[in-house]
Amino acid sequence: MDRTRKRLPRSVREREIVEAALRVFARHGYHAAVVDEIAELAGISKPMVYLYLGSKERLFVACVQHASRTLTVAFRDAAASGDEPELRLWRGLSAFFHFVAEHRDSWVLLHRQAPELSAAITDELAAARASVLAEVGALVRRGIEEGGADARLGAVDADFVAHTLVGAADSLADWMAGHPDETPERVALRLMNMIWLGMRDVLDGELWTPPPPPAE
Amino acid sequence: MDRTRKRLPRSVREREIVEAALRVFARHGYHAAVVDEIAELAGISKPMVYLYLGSKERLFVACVQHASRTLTVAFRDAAASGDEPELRLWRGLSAFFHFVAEHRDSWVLLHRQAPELSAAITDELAAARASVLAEVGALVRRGIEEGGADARLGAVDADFVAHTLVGAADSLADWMAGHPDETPERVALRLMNMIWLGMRDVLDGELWTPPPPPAE
Amino acid sequence: MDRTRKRLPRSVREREIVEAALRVFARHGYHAAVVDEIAELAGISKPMVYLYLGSKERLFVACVQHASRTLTVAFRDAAASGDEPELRLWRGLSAFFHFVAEHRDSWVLLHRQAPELSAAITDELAAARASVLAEVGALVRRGIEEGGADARLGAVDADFVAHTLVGAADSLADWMAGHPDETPERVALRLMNMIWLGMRDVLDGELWTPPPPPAE
Amino acid sequence: MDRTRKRLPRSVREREIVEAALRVFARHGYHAAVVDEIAELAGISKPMVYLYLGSKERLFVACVQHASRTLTVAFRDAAASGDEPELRLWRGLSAFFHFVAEHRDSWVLLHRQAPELSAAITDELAAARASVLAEVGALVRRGIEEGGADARLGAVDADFVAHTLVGAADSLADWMAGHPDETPERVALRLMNMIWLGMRDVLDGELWTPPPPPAE
DNA sequence: GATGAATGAGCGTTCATTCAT
DNA sequence: TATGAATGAACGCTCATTCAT
Repeated sequence: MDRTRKRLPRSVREREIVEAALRVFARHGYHAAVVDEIAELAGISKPMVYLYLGSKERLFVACVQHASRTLTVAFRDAAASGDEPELRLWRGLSAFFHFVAEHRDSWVLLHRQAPELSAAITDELAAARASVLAEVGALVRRGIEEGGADARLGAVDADFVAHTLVGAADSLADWMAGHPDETPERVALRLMNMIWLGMRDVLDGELWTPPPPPAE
Repeated sequence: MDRTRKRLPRSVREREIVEAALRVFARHGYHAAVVDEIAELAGISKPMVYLYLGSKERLFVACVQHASRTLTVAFRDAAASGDEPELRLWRGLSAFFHFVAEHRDSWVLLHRQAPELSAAITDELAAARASVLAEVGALVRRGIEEGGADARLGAVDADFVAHTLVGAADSLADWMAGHPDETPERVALRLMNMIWLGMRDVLDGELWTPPPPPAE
Repeated sequence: MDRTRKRLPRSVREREIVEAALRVFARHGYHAAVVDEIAELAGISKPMVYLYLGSKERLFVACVQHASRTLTVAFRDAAASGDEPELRLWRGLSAFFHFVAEHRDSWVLLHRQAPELSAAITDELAAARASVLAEVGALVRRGIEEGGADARLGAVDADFVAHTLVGAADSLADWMAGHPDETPERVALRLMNMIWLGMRDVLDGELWTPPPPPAE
Repeated sequence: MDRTRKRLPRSVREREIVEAALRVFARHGYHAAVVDEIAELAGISKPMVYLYLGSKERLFVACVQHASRTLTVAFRDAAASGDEPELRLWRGLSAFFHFVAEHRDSWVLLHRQAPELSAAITDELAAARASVLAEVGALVRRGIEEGGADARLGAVDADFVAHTLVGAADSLADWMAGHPDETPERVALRLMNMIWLGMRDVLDGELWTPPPPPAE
């Protein structure tokens, strides 16, 4: 560790600690993460961590908020420009894949924690995950509405599509790790093609249905 | 616990222990799970757990194998019967949603563990997850091939679709928890309609592409 | 430590732990006492202490209850026999001085703790101290009543005398430490002579009053 | 805290620190007291405490000396005027009860510390307590001598009476807390009546003795 | 003179694991 | 076969104390 950096102002130190913690929590999960390691990675002693963040739990919450904010902002910025919804959704998904590729730790922190953590942590994680789904869902909803398909909203409600997209994107983030030549844009494009076209078909009334079970 | 059951044959005891462990690991995650609780839930004393399974780690591996086998079998059985691929995929997805609804613990055990566990555990989890992806991928591949689209395999390779489907299904399993009126079949159907129809479109050459960036 | 004693039954171990803890708490006070030292003195490892008593605080409470019960019983037994009150009081005080001489730790534990401990501990200590005062007070009250002095009860109410006696006895327990030739009986006798005779005088109406301040 | 007061002369600052420390030590006891709290209560930063007093231990010693001096002076001043001994003793006791009522912290600091502190602290506390006993003892001794009872000094030596008085007074200070209508003077008067009259009786040869145990 | 920033060392507590029966 | 009893090794957290400014 670079122990020559000393006497940093409070706000800087705090950010450094949160960034170090993010890495450690993401790599090991909440329970297996050890505060000593976080301190060492941040280049300070353990009491500093407690002086600044108070407890392991509060430190974790700070990490979740940091990750959630960063991701939401990245997605929203990418999807904000005023084009038609499907272009914006594509931009958002591209931003998402960029994000998970470049800030893998943040995504892992948000989506790969063991269940049954403390209430404070569970609430914070749920809020962060809901925030992502809300962003995606809003974009999808606008796309559906612009498709003029209010009557069939039950068939492809935006929430369902948002879960599908986010889940698929999560899984594809792993897939990307094994395909280093793929760009986030290309992955987003392929995902768009499957989900978006499929959704359009459904909105247009083209439905696949299983054959009725043979009469017995 | 029913402490009157004693002197059970080895295989029965072992299965009971693994089932108890599965619940505890799924609820708390590997690190937060406590062997005492597993022993109590299994109705035996802690040394028995060690006598039968050797260590917490080996016990966890046994749980992963149990869950993986159960899920794979359920999926394969559902998708095995000799109909056309898309019907089999739908049956497989239905079986999957049935499985996650009824054996939530097993699915959680396989997909919600904190990262960076020991090598033995990581390997086992990776194998289990790969196994599910392989099942789905095989089905998708057959569907694509039957669609006679060998030439365009790069555009929608089965592996990509399998990741998309499994990730979406994972996320939708959560979505189902908030929509108790949905049946696994209906969810599987909606997912099929989006992914499958979209994929067919793509195979048929209908591609969505972003507009070229405006010339500057 | 005698590490050859092993596998003791639960109740025996528990008593040994409490006895060891009593010594350590009495010697160092609650905060400065270290659980490791208690464990070592009890001849076991630290986790045993927690397995049996749960926490440092609960361990302390157990010690207080043990000391309080022992002292109360010793005093009550000595003062129980059916003679006249002053004889019983003398016997009780003798028993008290015997107790503090022989179980110095217990007395110190009850009366020399730093203030502002946790509520649980404070309550337990208060109860233990009140218990001693109640024993003494009951004896004094009977003596006063037998003295037939109901009307003047305000002047020498039993509670006041009980506090006086217990406080004096506490202080004299220290004094005894510097006078090893004194027996508990002799100390009790001298204390009786001062307090009891003085009280009788007061009951008999013989009051000392300060002279009025000189007119200015 | 009034942070506008700055650059105080050394002696003033030091007294402020000691007074703050006295309160904190009295409320929590030596071990549970935290230097941060003392600094905050004194309205300065922690390094100042160390600059002025050197260490927690030296700070505590300073508090003990301060409390001891204050109490001794109060007692001596009250008991100094040239009347007969019993009047002076009564005045001294009154002053004592005034003191514990008004400077409760100081009395608690001197008499309610957990045992087995460091040698430096133990010595200082012992000295302070001895100082109080010496004051009381001197007064009692003069009273006894004036009673012309040198021959029977063994029966009621002043040291014994001093311990009795101080212990009783300590205990009665607690009793006063539950009787807010009592004045220090009245409590002192009642204590005088019991101890002093009893002592006079003893000096006059009136002794209570237990009946001989029945011949067996 | 005064302080914000920083840490070494220690304590309460827990848990996977094993021994003696 | 089965278990009550026991522990080594960590980990979260705190506090007296000291630099660097």
